[in-house]
Amino acid sequence: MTQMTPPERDEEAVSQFVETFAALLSDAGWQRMSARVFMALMTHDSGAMTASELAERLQVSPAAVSGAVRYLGRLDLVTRERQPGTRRDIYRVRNDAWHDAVMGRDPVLTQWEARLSEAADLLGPETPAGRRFTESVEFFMFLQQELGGMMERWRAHRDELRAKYDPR
Amino acid sequence: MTQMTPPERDEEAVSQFVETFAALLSDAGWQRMSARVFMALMTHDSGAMTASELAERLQVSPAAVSGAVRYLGRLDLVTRERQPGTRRDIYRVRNDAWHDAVMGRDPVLTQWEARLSEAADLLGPETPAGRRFTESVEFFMFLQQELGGMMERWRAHRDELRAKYDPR
DNA sequence: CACTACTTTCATAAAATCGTGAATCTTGTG
DNA sequence: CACAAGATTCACGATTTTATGAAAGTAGTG
Repeated sequence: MTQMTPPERDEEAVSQFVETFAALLSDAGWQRMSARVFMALMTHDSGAMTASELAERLQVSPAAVSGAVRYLGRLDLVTRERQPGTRRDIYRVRNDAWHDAVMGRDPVLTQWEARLSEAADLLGPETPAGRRFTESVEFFMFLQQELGGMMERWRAHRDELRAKYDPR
Repeated sequence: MTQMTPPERDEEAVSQFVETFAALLSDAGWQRMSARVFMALMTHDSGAMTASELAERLQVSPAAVSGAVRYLGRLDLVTRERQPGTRRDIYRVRNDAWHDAVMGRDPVLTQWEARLSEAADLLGPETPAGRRFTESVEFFMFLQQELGGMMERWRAHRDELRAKYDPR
C-alpha cells in the first residue's frame, strides 16, 4: 500500500474558522480569549498544545494564554499535563468537551434555582409574582432532572455511532 | 370572610434580588440592562410595567429601557402592548418566559451546528480533528432533537402542577 | 393640523473588560 | 542551592460596551 501524504489543510481557512466560531462562543457569554484557545485546541489534530504554541498560533502573550486556560480548566474543558522531559505544560481538550460544556451548566442552574426559590419566599407564595417564581423553580428542577437522562442517552448514542463508523 | 391586607413586600429586598439575579443572567451572557428589566417585570405582581415605571424602578433613563425591551422583544420574552386610553406602552413578561429563554437557544444551536459541520469538511473527515468535529455535529443534532421532547414533557408536567396547586 | 405625550435614535461620556509587559513566583536541574 | 525555564500575577493602557441627554420621530387628541 502506498504511503499517503498527510491530507493538506488550508491553514488560513482553519484559522479563520477558529476566529469565527470563537466569536460565536463569545456572543454566548464565553470569555473571548478562552474561546479562541478552546477552538485552537479543537482544530489541532492532537487536541493538545503547549502554552507557547497557543500564544504563537493566536498571536497573543503568554499572560493571555495563562488566563484563558485557567478559565477553561475550571470548566473542566481543558486539562493540564506536563510535557515529559521539559518544564512545559500541555493543554488538552477533553474528548467530550461539548458534553461537558453543556453539562457544566448544571452548577449554574443549581445556583439560579436556589436564588429563584429564595425569591419565591420573599415575594410570598400566594402572590402572583410569588407563584411565578415557584413555577420558575419547578422549571429549573425539571430541567436539571432531564439533563441527566439526556446525557445518558447521548453517551449511548455516541458509542453507537462510534461503533458504526470507527470500529476499533 | 375578612378582607386580607395585601401581603407586605420587603421592597428593599426584592430590589436587591432583582439586581443580584440580573447579574447572574449577565454572567450567562445576557445584556445587563435587559436582565434588569426582565427581573423587574418578573417580580412585579402584574408582570407588566410601563417604560417610565421601569425607568423609575431601575433608576435609568427611558433610552436605556427602550434598548432593553427591544432586545427582550426579539427574544420573545417580553411583549409590548398599548395601555388603553393613554399613549404609553406597557411591557409584559410572557408567562412561559423561562421556557422560551431556554428554547430560544435553538437558533443558536442550529447556527453552531452549521459552522461545525463546515469545519468538519474543512479539516477532512479522516483526520483526528475532523472526526472530533463530526462528533460535535452529532452532539448538537442530538441536543436539538432532545430539546423538543423535553419541552413537550415540561408543558405536561407544568399543567399537572398547576392542576394540583391552583385548580381553576 | 397644531399640540402634546410618549418613544426612539444617536453622538458622547463613563465604565467595564481585555490583553500586555514587566516583575514575581514555581519548579526542575546540574 | 544557584540557576534557568516557564508559568502566573498585576498595574496599566487600549478597546469595547453601556447608559445618557438631547434631538428627532410618531401618533393620539382637540
